[in-house]
Amino acid sequence: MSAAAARRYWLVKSEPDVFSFADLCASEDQTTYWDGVRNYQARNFMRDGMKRGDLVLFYHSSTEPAAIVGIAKVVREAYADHTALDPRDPHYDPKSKADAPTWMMVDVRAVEALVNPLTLADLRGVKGLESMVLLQRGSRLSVQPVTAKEWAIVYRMGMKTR
DNA sequence: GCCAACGTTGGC
DNA sequence: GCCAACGTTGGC
Repeated sequence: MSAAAARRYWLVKSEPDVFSFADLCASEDQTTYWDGVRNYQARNFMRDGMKRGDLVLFYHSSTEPAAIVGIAKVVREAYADHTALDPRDPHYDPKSKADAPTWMMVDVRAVEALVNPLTLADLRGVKGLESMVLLQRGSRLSVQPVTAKEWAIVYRMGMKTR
């Protein structure tokens, strides 16, 4: 065994009207920078947890139906979110400075779409997903960890052909 | 559109 | 350091 850390798993939320999984697939190299995270807990997961090669569930929020729709992977680890430094950007944060950025982003690349998008209704009640952060009452975290066990269950459900 | 839940701000 | 007020998220 190498000393390399085990791959970790994550879930990110995006409103599809703003940026959808299809938008990611249509991006150059199917890759984009994940800007606009303005929550400390979510930032810490990106900054401290996300490593190259980690896999990410792509979740569409505030849409009907809200669902996990695809899989992406981390291709660049955390670096400064430049949109926080731009006064004209809607995500501008005057507290963030170029020499000491408050907010970070990573780069993610699309891997594949789920054969079956998985709505919250699909996921609720599934054995093994009881503790999934996404399903917790009042959960609003836009970047959240997923356990290997949860990942395996979601992947199996999402890729099962009918 | 409603509203519960949550995170942040700011007065004290 | 407490906590009320406020703004935002996001399911429904």
